[in-house]
Amino acid sequence: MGRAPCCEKAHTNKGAWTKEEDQRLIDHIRQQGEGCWRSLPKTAGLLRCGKSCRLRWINYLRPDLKRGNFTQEEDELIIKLHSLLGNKWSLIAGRLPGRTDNEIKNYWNTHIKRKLISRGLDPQTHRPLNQTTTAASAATPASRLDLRNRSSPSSAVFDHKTIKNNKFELLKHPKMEHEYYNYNIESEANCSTTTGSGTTTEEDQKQQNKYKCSDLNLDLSIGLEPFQSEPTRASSGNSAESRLQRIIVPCNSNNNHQSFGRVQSTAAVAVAQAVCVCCHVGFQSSEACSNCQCTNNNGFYRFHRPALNP
DNA sequence: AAAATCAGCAACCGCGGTTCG
DNA sequence: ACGAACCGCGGTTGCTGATTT
Repeated sequence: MGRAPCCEKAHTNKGAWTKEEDQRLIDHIRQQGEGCWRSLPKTAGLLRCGKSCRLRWINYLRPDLKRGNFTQEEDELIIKLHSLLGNKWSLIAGRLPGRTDNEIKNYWNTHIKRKLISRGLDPQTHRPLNQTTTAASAATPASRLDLRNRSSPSSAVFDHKTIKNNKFELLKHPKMEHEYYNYNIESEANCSTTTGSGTTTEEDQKQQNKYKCSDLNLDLSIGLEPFQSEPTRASSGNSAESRLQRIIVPCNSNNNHQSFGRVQSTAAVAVAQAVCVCCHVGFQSSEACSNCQCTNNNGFYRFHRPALNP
């Protein structure tokens, strides 16, 4: 009963891929297309399991991957999407054409986490660290807050190389036992990261508000009118994903319908009514948003649907 | 110059939901 | 209807090159 196994585990290679294996995989997918990872290794003549082939293709060999450094705008987009979606890397990747979930996850763990900590923000909650050390971090295992135990405690918070290259200033927080670096983001648009001195609850609240990006409506339940009147498939749930799909679709209209995997169909349905993600989070002037046809109406960007199949 | 440490990232592992026989 | 395998995802590990001591 049941299916036959996809491959003989005993005769599959593991570890790093060789150039020959890569080429075989590329050639096979060029000829046959993606799909049916179960049978792919056999037909492509690879001694790998289908799962490994899929991973290699998606994360490394796909021709539409960018494979360059992340731009400042991508950084901020990832941060903002993470604040909305949490560790839903595939969803975040779906909104960053050319980037994979694995790549974004790695980048988050190695760069952005540290950047947020340097700004005095908790990477998981996106709230000021001094507000989350009691509640949030108590619920979050230390290993998830960072950092691999091979890292020294100092590097977990302060990367001196980064500090030198960027604009940090050494500060002493009245509530923190140790000094910390404040990341000066004068050169960065949109987000205020004043770190602070609040001591009372009310002041903490005010302080917290300073961390919120002024142009980002984090409360996605505050819908734009069209969504209330014309529910789509994507709007049926109340998950972060469905809420996001209700409002945000990727920009770069030329390849929208090809690049966004699972959410493609719902995004396509919603696209007529949605605001492009770049405009929604404040990058409407960015290069990534060059094809955008959104218009600004009293601060709300409205998406104009391009032809999906020109 | 050598050893130790760190940073980055590709690849693996395990889980949950889905599909297939 | 059932159970095994597939698929996709998030978390983790281990290798390698760079940097520091």
